[in-house]
Amino acid sequence: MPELPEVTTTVTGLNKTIKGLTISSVWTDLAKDKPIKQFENTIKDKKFLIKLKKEINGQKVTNSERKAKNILINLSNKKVILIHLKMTGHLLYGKYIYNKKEDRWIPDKNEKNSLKDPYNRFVHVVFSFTNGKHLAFSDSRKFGKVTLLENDKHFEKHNLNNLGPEPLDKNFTYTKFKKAIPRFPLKPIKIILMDQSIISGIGNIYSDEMLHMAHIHPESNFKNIPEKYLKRLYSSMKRVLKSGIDFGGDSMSDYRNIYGEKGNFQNKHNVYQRKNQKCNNKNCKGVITRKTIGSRSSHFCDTCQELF
DNA sequence: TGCAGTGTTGCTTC
DNA sequence: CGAAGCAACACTGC
Repeated sequence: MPELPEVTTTVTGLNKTIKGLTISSVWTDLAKDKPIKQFENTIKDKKFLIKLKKEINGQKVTNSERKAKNILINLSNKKVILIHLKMTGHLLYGKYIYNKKEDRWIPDKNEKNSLKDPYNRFVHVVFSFTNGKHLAFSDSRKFGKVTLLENDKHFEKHNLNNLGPEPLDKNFTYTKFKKAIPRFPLKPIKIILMDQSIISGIGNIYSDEMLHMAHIHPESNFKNIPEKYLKRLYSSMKRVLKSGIDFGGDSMSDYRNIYGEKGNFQNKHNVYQRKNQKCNNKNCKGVITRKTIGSRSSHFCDTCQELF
């Protein structure tokens, strides 16, 4: 479930593992001669793959960072590998061995790392380093994006210039939070929270959880939400996201950190995927409802989350 | 067995 | 311009 806390966890892992390493090559089984338009100039494009190899082979990783749900791996030649995990992507660090016959990478049995990770069978991109280790990108649904940023145009193209403020940034005050929203006063608050151009990094799980903590119904209109509740939403947003990071991300579905390990936030859910279960809010006797809002599944307590 | 449901985003259509 | 809906893909679980 790569949302802000999961991507943060992965990036922290990258800075502990591949920082300072030199890239020796990159492999993929996704590159096509004629990719659909959306995937041109990404790793799903054979022409791009040739160029990518030229640009990154021999380069050193200086560091990695997160922007919204994007992973940016900065290289010594000032170019940047951009990775988006989308629904089911993982980055796994370890030692892999190439099986030429099957044209796929398999974890080295002698390494303790991600051997038990069931997602190893979905490895579609492998970066090799000169120290003999690898960074594997596994992605069962193949929605993920791997590409290269070379100039401002590329930042624009991959939507990195159109991102809202980072919710955990110390400069993101309550005043700024309030100001960021009113462009779309009639949209349900849940949809607003997940809009990357308004606030960065929030997705389906954490938006459900923060609205529950703030006692706000996900279909509430922003302009009708009283100040008191909006303030509560602001602090719930920070609390829930920080908690997600503290618990190492959410592995209710298939998120794994860079060592192939699960996070624990799925055990802290109060609403997400808790349909028909009892509400955990103090003094509330309600039951969790599931409803599709803006074509996303939404979970909330009808009893204690107020609709404004 | 079959089909509904799944974290994200970007493109097309209206 | 914005909103809505679906496509990209493949698996899990009921």
